[in-house]
Amino acid sequence: MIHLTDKDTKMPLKYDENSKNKNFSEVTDNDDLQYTIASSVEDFNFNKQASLDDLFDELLLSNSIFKNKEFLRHTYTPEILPHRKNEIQKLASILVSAVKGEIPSNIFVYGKTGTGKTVVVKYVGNGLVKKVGGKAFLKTSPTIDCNTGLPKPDLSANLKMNMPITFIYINCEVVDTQYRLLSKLSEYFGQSVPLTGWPTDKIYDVFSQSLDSEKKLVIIILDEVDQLFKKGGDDVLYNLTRINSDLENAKVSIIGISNDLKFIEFLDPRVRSSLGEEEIIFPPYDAPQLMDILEDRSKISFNDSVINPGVIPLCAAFAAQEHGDARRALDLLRTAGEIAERQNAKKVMEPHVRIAKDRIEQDRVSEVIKTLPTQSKLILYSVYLLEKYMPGEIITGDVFNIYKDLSNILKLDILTQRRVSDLISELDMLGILNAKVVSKGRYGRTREISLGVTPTQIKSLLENDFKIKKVSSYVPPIQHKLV
DNA sequence: TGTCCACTGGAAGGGAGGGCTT
DNA sequence: AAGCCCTCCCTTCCAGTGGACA
Repeated sequence: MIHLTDKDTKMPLKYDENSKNKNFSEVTDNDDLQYTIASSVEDFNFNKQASLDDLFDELLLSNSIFKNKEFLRHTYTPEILPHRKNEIQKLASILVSAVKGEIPSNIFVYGKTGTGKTVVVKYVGNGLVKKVGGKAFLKTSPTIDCNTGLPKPDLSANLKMNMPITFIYINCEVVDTQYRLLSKLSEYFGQSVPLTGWPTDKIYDVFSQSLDSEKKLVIIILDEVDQLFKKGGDDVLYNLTRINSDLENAKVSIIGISNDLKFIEFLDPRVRSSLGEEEIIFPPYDAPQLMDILEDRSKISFNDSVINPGVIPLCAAFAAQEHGDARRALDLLRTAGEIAERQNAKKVMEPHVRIAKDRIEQDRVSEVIKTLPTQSKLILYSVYLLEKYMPGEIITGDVFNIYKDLSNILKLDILTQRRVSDLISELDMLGILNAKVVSKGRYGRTREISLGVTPTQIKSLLENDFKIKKVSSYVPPIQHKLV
């Protein structure tokens, strides 16, 4: 019998090599614990592997928690979307005009992250294409039969009508300029357009000609459409919403999806009235609704009776705190399952969910910090140094002074204070810094800045960067503090 | 009540880099 | 090769901000 403590849950576990099921189990008062050989399940598992081959065998044969993890990913479109009946009906009632051969109104879809906007639009889009015939460039996973685990056959070819529909899904977080959008759209109609180099009006001509080559209805879904506006203004939206007047055969309808309701207020009034001909608002899910969603998905993703009763309510409660984000709830449940599986646990328990919550947040933060450009890292490191050596209020001017020193030491170009101010705003938006604009009367208007993550995390992540490492012994001089 | 401070944030534009056309 | 275009990152300029202080 071997005794150890799980590193994450701090639970005492035992391992009996002579038992049939070579699994870890909780310690009881009757257990006679003779040895303590490892500090964690991972350490133990690693130490006792005779070879990599054995390791894979062990992992494959281990008692699996999951039936099919893929059903817990947000890219999966389920057959039934719980608590979105009204939104589906409203969207379908607008798009039904396409079945009659008419052009559907442009639609603006608004809702917070993880409220099911994208999945509902893709779901209705797929349904419409199946009904009318046409193509769907929606990048969804194929509908999978829950019993067989195989993709369901696509019956759309059987229902062709006069005006075929092409559904195109574009994520404007990636395709965020007029040029990129038009070049991406042209690609869908078989035109190859260089990544850069052409004048925009030329791409527009190529796109509209390829689009108009045959009679069809094209429904373009612009997800995160606010990103397109932020970068390229409303020119591209204006052109797209007016394109029908340039077309003879094809017709275009736009569905704009955004989680920023205010963005539409900044649009040109003509674009606003055109894009928002119809509006659908997706309310956030509450905790019971999230529980229903998780229950449905867990039935097809996990093996029977592997989820402790408190796990799903806890995932739902955590996600409900974050404006009812179903994506977050699914991520939590999947990660909790993965942690349980890695620990060779027989069940997913509440502590696994809590660990999953911390791990997801830590992973997000470390990924963001690691990929920051050097200048932003230096600004972040300046805030860290100020918090460490000069506790008290930190304002933009303080950060700029330390940043200049660090840049000088590293022989890097020094950005202007204006630019540094923008980078501080970006770090604030990422949640790495907290920056609040405050007025200090005759002492001016500035930002009060603090770290948004723990100093330990900042230190360990930034001091791993070979450039930042060179200034890790720097101590800010007292005169760099303005207040 | 007017002045002042230390910025913020919008706008315009420079210039480097990458790519296309002629 | 020259000219043109787009994108990105950055600078420069400047009006605006709002609370403390004289």
